[in-house]
Amino acid sequence: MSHTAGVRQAQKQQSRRALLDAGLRLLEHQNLSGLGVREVTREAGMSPAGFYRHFPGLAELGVELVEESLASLHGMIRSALAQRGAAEERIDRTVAVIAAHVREHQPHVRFLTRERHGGVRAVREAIGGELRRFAGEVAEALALQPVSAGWSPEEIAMLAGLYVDHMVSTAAALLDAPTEAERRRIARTAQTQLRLIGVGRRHWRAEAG
Amino acid sequence: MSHTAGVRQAQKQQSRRALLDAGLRLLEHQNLSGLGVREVTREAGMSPAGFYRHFPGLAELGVELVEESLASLHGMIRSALAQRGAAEERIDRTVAVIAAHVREHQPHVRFLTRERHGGVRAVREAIGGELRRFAGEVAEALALQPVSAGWSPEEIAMLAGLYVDHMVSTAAALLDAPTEAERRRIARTAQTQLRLIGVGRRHWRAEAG
DNA sequence: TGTACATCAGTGAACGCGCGTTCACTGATGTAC
DNA sequence: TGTACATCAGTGAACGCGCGTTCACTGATGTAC
Repeated sequence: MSHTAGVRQAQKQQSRRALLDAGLRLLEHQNLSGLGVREVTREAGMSPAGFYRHFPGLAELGVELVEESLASLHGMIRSALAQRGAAEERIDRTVAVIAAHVREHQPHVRFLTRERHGGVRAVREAIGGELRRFAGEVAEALALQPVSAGWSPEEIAMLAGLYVDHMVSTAAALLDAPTEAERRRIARTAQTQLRLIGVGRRHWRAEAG
Repeated sequence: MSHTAGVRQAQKQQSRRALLDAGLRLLEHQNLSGLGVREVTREAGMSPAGFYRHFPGLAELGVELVEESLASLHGMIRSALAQRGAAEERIDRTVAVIAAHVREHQPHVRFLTRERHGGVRAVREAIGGELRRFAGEVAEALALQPVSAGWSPEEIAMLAGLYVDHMVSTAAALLDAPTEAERRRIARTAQTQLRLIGVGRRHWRAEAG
């Protein structure tokens, strides 16, 4: 009964984690399609054959990394959307949340931007599909805001898409930035861009269809 | 004297072209970092050793493809900026120009989006640097427009960045789109997004700093 | 124009190497009694 | 609690393979006279 019996299972889980972490580390400087089984096991301190006790192949390890990366991203988006307060503050805090996420989950975020348009179809589609789902969530949140009164679902969706694309671009730019000063500059620019979009939002109904 | 003497040279040029085209074709479905010399020469119908008569290695072939891709992109951006007329028309024609470019230079555009954040540093930096130069050109063009009166250089730059990022996102989305109907939907969305940004632009000076 | 020599793009064979994957194994962990 | 057997995560050796790169070569193109 004593289901503390999980010693073996816990050790296996630990090795699996080591493989995932090794992969993530290697993927900071190369593409998934260029990764090798021997390379990953070497980095994880395991014999090559051991890999197959955990994954059928590298594609599956990649897909698992996508799921991890998107789960943490999802949390970030939800916390950004949950904000209350004036538009200005929400913008500043949203950009801060993005910057913090990029800082704290750098390997995951790098993996996502690198494989977003990369050569492994399963991974590419997983990322693209999930980003579309995120846009859907953003749209739902936007629809609830007073400033969206009178907007059609299509208009809400195009705005959500603009926000998600902007977030992706900003995250990628932050990753590429060589210095802290540069990252601050990017964050400030992103805030201003969001403000401009906000101005457009507030005058949209008065000007468009 | 007869400098028609370029038969040999012309043949060499043709082989070089064949290698570049083979590479571009293979890169539609994989990353540069996963490409092989033998793979490219096989696709180009040449013996493996022949490759080295043209390039020291695959990275150099990659860099050459970046230059080609960016040259054609540059032409597109200039023609988009050169437009005159009402804002609405300019937006529609800009999106049409982007869509046409993606259609006609699909392999080049795919290569750029795939390697924009890919694992080969030289290529990544070449693309990033050139996109920044493009943003500079866009900024220059924006500064000349009446609606930019009173904007600081930083504000112009952030708007140019927003436009370039939006163009990149739109091009990538068009590439991923499976059907013509989907591409039309993406183009329409992009137009609406540009309109929203345009509304923000026109009210910016009245609301911001 | 014709001839004799030089150049050099492309070839085919060869090399050593690291790869992915399989296999029978071992020894720690789990289980039944 | 102790014992005897079962499980299975991880190992190390082995395999065949395609890779990148080199080399001496060949034959078409170029050049000098």
